[in-house]
Amino acid sequence: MTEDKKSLNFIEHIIEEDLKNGMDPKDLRFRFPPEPNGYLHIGHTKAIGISFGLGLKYDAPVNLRFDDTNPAKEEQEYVDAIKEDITWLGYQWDQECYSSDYFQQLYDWTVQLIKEGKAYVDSQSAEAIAEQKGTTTEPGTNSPHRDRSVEENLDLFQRMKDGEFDEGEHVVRAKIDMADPNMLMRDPLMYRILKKSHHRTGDTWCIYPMYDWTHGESDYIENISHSLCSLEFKPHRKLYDWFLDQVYSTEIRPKQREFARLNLSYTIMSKRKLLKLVEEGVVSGWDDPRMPTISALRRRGYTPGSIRKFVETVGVAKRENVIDVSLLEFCVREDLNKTAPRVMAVLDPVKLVITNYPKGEEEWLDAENNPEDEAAGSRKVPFSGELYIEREDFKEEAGRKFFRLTLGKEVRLKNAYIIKGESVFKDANGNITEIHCTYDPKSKSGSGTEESKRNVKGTLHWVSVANAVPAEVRIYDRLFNDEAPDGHKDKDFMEFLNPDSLKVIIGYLEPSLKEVEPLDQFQFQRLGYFNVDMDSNPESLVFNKTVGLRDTWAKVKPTSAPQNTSKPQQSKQVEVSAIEEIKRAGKKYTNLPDQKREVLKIKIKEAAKNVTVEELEPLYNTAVKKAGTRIATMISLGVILDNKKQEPNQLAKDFIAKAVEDNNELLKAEATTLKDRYKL
RNA sequence: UGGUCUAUGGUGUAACUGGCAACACGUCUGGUUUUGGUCCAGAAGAGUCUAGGUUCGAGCCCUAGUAGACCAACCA
Repeated sequence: MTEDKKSLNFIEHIIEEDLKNGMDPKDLRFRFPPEPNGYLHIGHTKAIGISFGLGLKYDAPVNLRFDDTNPAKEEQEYVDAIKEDITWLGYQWDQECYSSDYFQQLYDWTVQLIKEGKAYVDSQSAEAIAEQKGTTTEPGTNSPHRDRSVEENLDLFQRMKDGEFDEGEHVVRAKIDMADPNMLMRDPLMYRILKKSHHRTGDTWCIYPMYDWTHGESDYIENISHSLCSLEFKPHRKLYDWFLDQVYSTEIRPKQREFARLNLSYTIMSKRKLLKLVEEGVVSGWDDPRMPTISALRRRGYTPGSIRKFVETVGVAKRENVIDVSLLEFCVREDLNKTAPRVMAVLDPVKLVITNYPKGEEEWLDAENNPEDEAAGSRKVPFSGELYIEREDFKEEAGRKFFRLTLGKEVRLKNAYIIKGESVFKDANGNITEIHCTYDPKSKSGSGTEESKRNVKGTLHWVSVANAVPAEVRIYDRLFNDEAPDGHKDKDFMEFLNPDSLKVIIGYLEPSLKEVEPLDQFQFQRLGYFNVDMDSNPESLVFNKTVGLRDTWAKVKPTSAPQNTSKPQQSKQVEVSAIEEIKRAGKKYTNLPDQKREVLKIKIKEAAKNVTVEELEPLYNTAVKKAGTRIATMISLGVILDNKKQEPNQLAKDFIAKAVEDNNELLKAEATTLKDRYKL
């Protein structure tokens, strides 16, 4: 581990430190603790990747623990879905645990706490308790039941457990400090009555422990060494530790540490908001390929490897972050490029007729399956005199930068022949209905002839009309137009829905795609990566677009619609005054390598042009005082000042004199160059 | 208004106990290419939120600001 040259994130630093301080690596154990109240999404993959990644790195077990303390929200369905998603991502947990397995232990500990006078039963309404909490600036006040006798507390708690009371009648609270600046320490709730059936414990319990009272203790029971969670739990740490103090004896003491959660641009992560999209029918379900859920990503064609690579790449730190979706897209492309078989499909067809190709003839040509992988072999594709090509690949007249088919120019048909555009036919509205071209019979790909090796600038994909297999193709774009759809205080995220997030079209595929299975992945050459949707069957094929190819042409295309690439880049142009710029430059000067110093000097000179003698002079004077660190300022300003005051080189001379006096190496060196430059 | 945390190229993350700010994505060049993909070579882009201080030397330490995030659920 230590020989790993990769830099460590702050959590790994903590672990290394613990190990250095004598912790046995065998005692390392992590956990991923989802609440089974919904589907996992891309945000969760960060937490998953961190804990399971650490497990892999340190060869330590990782528990999967369902934090199931609120039967009102949790369901077995989610437990199953979560397990499926984690498995699909390629991680293996050591033990499958449930907080609900610890209900009895938690109950016993609570009895102990009550006996020690550290917990009590409160019988007020939720409102009253909230009112007594105080505010962030004012301390709270004690509950009238805070000093109930141990006997009374024990009795009440027992009867709570026995189901004698209704929901809300009583709660159990820890007796800590109603004046603590941390609101969570103001006598937090430990138990509430919930007359709900639990997906695992059924009706055994009608009191359920709260998160804070459960989480740390569960970590403790499972011997978790490092309990990693997201930043919003930071304030809970004090309570986590307090509760632990009450039950901790000699075993491993878990440590809670917090990291910033993942945010993705153009995406929302809130379960509540995602649910709204599902309920309002904006998307077809939790696994609609536009959703950020793991199941949607899977359906869309994202690979487990690409997602793991993604979370590894985004890193772990404590500051709020927004990851650009382009990084996620990069990760899938990188993965799929190596594995996805290449095929030809035309999604927006226009008919191309090869006028000199023998009528009714057909031939089957060789096509490479994957240039990145020789072992992938090749297949046959049918070719004929009537083809479909992409409408976008033809223009009657085009500029020099258009490498595709135009009238009178040549392009190659991928895996086939070189053709030349001859004429074009249109309907009454001026839409192109058919393009006629001629081909060079000797230019067949792989035939070895002179002509087959000829270099033409453009290569087009195509499909033979007679053999084309129609298929439904679902083209996805981002669900929201805004970079941070739920980041606006005055606007609802629903206002940013992208009306064009889904386009369903009929595409024409080469016949080798007739027999595909759901989730098979392909690269439609020149178009992007696509996979077979679960809705697909041999009679009616359905494909999803996973992601497009990187497309540098799209950016220069003059007619192209505004691209949904990353947001425009701009440097933060902080308006800095000329005098301010000089100050900064002078300050930084000493720390820079020679080359950059020269650049800095030029900057200073430029800036100084816009500054008056009055502004400049005091600056020069303080610079002289701090000679060692303000050399650049001194030299350049001295000379400029001289010029402005029309006293040629007086200050420069002063500087040289001072340099000699100070006997400072750096100063002397500068003095020398100054002498040379101004011939003093 | 109290407490806690955070601040490094456009984005994200590095920089071991202070020593010329690195890597990835993105952007831009050029080369290879029967995918305007891949691959290869290269470039631009920050002087580390601000102001002081300590130090021979500060992104790292200290002080004071500023900005953002989180905290007052019988949710997790």
